Amino acid sequence: MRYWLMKSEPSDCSIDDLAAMPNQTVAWYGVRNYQARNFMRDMMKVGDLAFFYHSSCPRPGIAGIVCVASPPYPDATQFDEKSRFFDPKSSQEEPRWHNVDVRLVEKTPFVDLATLKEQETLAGMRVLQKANRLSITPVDAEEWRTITTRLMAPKKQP
DNA sequence: GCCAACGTTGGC
DNA sequence: GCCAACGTTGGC
Repeated sequence: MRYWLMKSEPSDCSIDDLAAMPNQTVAWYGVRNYQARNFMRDMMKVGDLAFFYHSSCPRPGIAGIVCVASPPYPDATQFDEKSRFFDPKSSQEEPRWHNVDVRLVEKTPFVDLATLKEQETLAGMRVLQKANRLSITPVDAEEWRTITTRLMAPKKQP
């Protein structure tokens, strides 16, 4: 199984929004980047775990853990003319974009971006690289362990 | 709101 | 197939 980090703008879907969803599950629609799509379409397996990351917000960082809850399937919004994710170049016969469903595993103590950057062992994380814009990135087992065991231990909030 | 970095597009 | 222009991302 693999580990991932998936970005979401909390104004769009926050960890609390996810917690309020039926089955605490949401379709990860709207990805329009081929690399990120390929991760979902070709690499993700049901049961993979991912950090749920809040981006483009006052306090970016990891807000929880989710799991991959479905195989990949065509992203419905690419066919919807009213959606901001509508893609006129896609077709039902040959859908261009795919997504998986994601289910909340747990809301964790918040690990903000500044804290992630402080960890020497995390210096190689994709999401910490300069100008990284990929909304889905692989996380290796060592990085996962560092974050979950060292940074997510309950502690007082700053 | 700024800006750097990057992906995509489209003319040639 | 190159590459300039453009749009988007995302931290600050």
